[in-house]
Order: sequence, then C-alpha cells, then structure tokens
Amino acid sequence: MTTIDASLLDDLQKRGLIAQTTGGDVLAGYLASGSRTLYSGFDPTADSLHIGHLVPLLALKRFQLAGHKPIALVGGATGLVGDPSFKAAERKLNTPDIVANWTDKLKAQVSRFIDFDCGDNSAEVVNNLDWVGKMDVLSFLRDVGKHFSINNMINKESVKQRLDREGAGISFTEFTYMLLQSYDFAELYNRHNCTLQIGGSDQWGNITGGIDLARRMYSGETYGMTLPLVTKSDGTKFGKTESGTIWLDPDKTSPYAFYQFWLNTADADVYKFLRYFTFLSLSEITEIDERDRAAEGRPEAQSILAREMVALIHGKEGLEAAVRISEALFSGSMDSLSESDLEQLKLDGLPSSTIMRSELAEKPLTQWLVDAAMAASGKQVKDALGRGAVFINGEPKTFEQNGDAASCFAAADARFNRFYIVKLGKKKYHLFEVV
RNA sequence: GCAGGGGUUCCCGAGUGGCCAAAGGGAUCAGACUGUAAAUCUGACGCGCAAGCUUCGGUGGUUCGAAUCCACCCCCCUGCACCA
Repeated sequence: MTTIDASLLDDLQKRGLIAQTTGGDVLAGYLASGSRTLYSGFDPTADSLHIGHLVPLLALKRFQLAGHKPIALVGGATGLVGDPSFKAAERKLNTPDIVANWTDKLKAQVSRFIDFDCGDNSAEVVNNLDWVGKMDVLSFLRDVGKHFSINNMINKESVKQRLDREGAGISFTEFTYMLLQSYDFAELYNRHNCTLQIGGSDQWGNITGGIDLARRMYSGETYGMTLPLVTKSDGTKFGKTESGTIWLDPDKTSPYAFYQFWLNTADADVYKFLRYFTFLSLSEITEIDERDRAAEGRPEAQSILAREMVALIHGKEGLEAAVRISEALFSGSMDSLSESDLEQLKLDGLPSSTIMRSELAEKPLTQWLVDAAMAASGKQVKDALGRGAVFINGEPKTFEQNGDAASCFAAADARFNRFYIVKLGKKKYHLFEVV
C-alpha cells in the first residue's frame, strides 16, 4: 500500500510552485486522504521538450513521490490543432507525420522522469490521439461541443487578445483547442479515474474547461492546479540564451551547455530556482542560502543547482562529462588534458569542428571562427582579436595574424598533432581538429 | 469601398534630396572590474581581413545624386460607410 505524504501541498506552496488551484481547502484534504491520479499534458510543438516544460514535468514526479499516480499525456491530437492560449497570433499547422514523430520523441523524454514500476502509483504515458483520433465530427459536436458555451469561451482571458486584436483573429481550429483538452480530462477521468490536472498558469482556462466537462459528461468531481510561469529578476525570458532555447535533448543542448546554463543563473534567481527545479528540501535550500550569505565572494548555489539539474536530466554520466569539460576549460589547466581527454571533450558535447589543413590558407581566421559559429560576424572576431580575446591553445592571437590562418593553427602548436582549443572571450570554447 | 495616418538596419524609434550604413534607446558581442555574477565604465554592433559591396515594404521613374520627390502595387492602423 502506498504511503501518502500529506505535506505535499504545503511543500509545493512553500516552494512557490502553486499559482492557482480549484476547490480551495478541499483539495488539500482530498490529496492528503488517499492516492490520487493526476495528469499534465505536453503538446508536441517541437522534437524535444525544453526547460520551460520542466516545472510541470517535475511536479508530476513530486506528486508521485508523495504517493500519487501521475499520467503524462502527450498531445498527439492537440498538437495537430495548436493551443491559442495567450498566443499573439495564429500558429501554422505542422503535418500529421511530423507531429507523430515529435509525439514519439516526447513520449520517450517524458518517460525518463517518472517511475513506471513502483506499485499502485506507477506512472503512465498516454497519447490523446488514441481517443480523439477515433472520434467522428458529429459525435464530437453532439457529445462534447454541446457542453460548451461560446459566450463563456469568448470571455476567457487566454483568447481575449486574439479576439480583441485587429488583424490577428483566431481560427475556428484553434478556438476549438479548449474543447479537445477539456475532453482529454473528461476521458482520463472516465478511463483512469484521473481527478486532478496540473499545468502552467497559461493552462488555467483549459483546465477549468476540463473540470466542467468531466462534471457534465460523467458527473465527476475533479480538480485543477496551475504552476507559476518561471520569471527572471532581470525581466528577460527564462530558458533562452543568445544561442537559443535550452532543450532537454542532449543532442540539441549538450550536457555541458546545459550545465553552463544553470551555472550562469543570476544570484537574484538562484534560490528560487533551487526551490522550483530541484528535489532538495526547503531546509537544505535555506541552509545553502544562509551559507552563501555568510560567505564572502562566490556563492555555491549556482554550482549546486547546475549539478542537480544536469544529474536529473542527463544522469550521472552527463554530469561527469559536463563537469569534466567545464573544469578543463575554466580552470586554465588545459595542458593537463590527454589525447583521450580531448577526444572525450568532443563526445561530451564541447562544440567542435574538423577542418582540413590543406584548406586552412583559404580563409582568414575571422571566417573560420564565424563558420564554426563562435561569433555572428567577422567584425566581432576582429574586435576580439584587437582586444586580445582570442586564444588558440592558450596563445593569444592578434589581428595581424588574421590573414594567416595556417600559422595560427601551426602544426607545431597542435596538441597530439591535431587538436586546437580556441577560446573567444571568456566563455566561448571550440575544439578544432585539423587533419 | 471612402477619408486620414503609417511601413527605416535584431526590437523600439529619429531622419523628409547630398555631410546617411542612416541619431537615440534597448538587446547582443568584446575589454576593464569581478565570482565563468550583478552594477558600472569602455569599445563594437548591415556584410567583408581589406579594396569594396548590399540596405530604409515592393516595382518602376525623376535627378549628377533618393530612406527622403513622383507613379503604381502590397501590408498595417484610425474614422466612416457597406454588410448583419
């Protein structure tokens, strides 16, 4: 028999992970008095989840650890339609085969976070295409559509801007999204006795829609809870860097890059992020906070956060790889790297490229670095060269040497006859293999 | 459909015949300082190592010369009308 951790809601509250809930105090008692089944949905809008999906995904795990049964729903059907919630403009539809492909990828990713073999509250992964795909239009209109009032729907905050805005508009397709998601909840209630849906705060409208539908179709009593949108103290968008979205797929964002992302968290955000994203207890986090405050200089929190996150998403091996690269590069002891270390750096996800020695003379250094995506334009490399911010195997290069890439990558300077670590600025590293 | 306003470099936003690759701010990149922070200061910021090349919704035109003037077209906003 599964033990229920009755303090779950209280813990979530203290972590700042609860934006809104339905049912008020009833929900706390409901969750404390038995193992419940809950779900959260993930639509296949790309071939990988990104860190924006982490809060609901980890919340499923928190519920599971507290004794509840999580269902991760991958939106093979809803992904074909597109959620209009708080979106400024109509989105373009992806083809069914692309969505199906993405659905499979998300299923695999999601599955790594929750436990499928822990007795009564083992997790499940479902795809809403399995039930929505079988439904015919008339049944949908009669059985589902009949329960929705257009009057209520157009009053939802999530679609307001699309209705109000001149020139934007909303198609019937996207407008119908809420019905699909609501139907998911009703269906999961009916099939799995799923009585709680969680999601991002932008999902409130869709979640309450589902609660109403479950009641109307099956007289079911269900609950909803939303998690906060992750914000940063400086007002910029969480989860994006200059180089783009931070993905959970190691092929899209390497464990090293992922580690660096968390390591660079601002002091003003790091303790909040520890509460949001890690499974460290609140008292442990408070302790870290206090210790950092007492110590002069560099706080430990970022490093703890980075380690926790990489271990969570990429496992022990991913963490070791990320730390190995980071230490080699940032400790200044690159000389100590062995040939196999350098090869490992490549495998570990340090950006790298292979170039032909015979082609070196064809382009100036600026162009080689631009081609390797180290900088957006040759001008930036030129600026860096002028400031002594470009190093090849530890040797500073100057603008005068720009035209002579062959001597910048001189054979005599190569590590193990082929490797060059190029550093641009303080944080950008790239491994060149010249053959 | 009619009337009025507008589309400028990643974003906001100046510029209304040469001094404009185009003010200013933001974002971004690099340097100093630091903790691979923050704040601050400095430099860069269409592309090109360079000569030089390509931009100001689109197409044509006027002119020695246009982001700036003219014509037509496309798109957006604001009123009015039409529709209901």
